Amino acid sequence: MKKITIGEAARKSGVKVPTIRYYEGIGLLREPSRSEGNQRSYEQSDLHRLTFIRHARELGFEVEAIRTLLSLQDNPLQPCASADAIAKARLVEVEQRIRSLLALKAELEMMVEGCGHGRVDQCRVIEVLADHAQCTHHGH
Amino acid sequence: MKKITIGEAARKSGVKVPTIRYYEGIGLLREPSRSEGNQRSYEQSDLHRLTFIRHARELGFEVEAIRTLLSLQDNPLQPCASADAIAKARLVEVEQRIRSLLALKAELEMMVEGCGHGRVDQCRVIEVLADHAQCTHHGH
DNA sequence: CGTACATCCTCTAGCGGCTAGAGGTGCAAG
DNA sequence: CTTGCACCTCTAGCCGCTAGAGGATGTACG
Repeated sequence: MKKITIGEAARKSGVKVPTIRYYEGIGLLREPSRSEGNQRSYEQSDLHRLTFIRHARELGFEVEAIRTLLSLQDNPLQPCASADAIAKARLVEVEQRIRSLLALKAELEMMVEGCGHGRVDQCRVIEVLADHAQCTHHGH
Repeated sequence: MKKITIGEAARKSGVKVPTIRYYEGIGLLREPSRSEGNQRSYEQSDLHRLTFIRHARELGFEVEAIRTLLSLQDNPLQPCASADAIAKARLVEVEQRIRSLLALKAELEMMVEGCGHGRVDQCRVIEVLADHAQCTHHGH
């Protein structure tokens, strides 16, 4: 087993060095062993874990959710209902966010298209912001 | 002109009381006059400004962008190219975010559908997180 | 007029998820 | 043996608020 420095771990996992230390601080990652000179020394399993975390973060899971997912991964004989529930909750969030962003997109497009590139007092961008009643979408 | 308390301003604008004070602190909102007992006293124009800010925040504009938009609104004879540029930039951001969220949605759906509701060691949710190569989408 | 109670005030600290920087130590190559 | 990068710890900062302490003010009712 060759020792893996934090820099190597960062390169291989795609998680930045200070972020790795941060994950250790909040207990997502175990405290690795240290070299004689007090430098962190990782193993292959830590790289897997880091990659897992990075992937989950990219999917927008919060750290608390990841904490649960990791503990599930550590206990593979448990039923996976929790993992399923977490993923489903995240899916609902994402779907809501997409709907909301699509509404925003429509509104921004109206603003941008309506802008006659003249003076501010005729600008639809400012106008729409100033007068909510002009919104096509009233969900917000 | 009747005096408007911060609580009323909050109710009418939909911006919470501490947030109004926060906006004053960062200079988005002027310092209002005060009552004899040192309580903030707003005018109608402050309500318009607060509504403008709230609306812009709901559209996801950052505070710095709102600062610019507000200063444009304060100078209605200026050309509105900046407002247009800010809105366009925000539109691009929103479009990118939507694309990225659609990819995430697809990935989450795969995970959730693949989950056989058995044990963690057969769970697709955990599996996909652990092994990035299983992703349908490789943009991240 | 007193008192109860909501609302207001200022101030500081905390949230999430990092990121930046200061000031110092370890280590490998030339 | 020195150069220079990577590492260490620690603290503070980012955004856009939000929460809470501890106290002052304003208003409605008896």
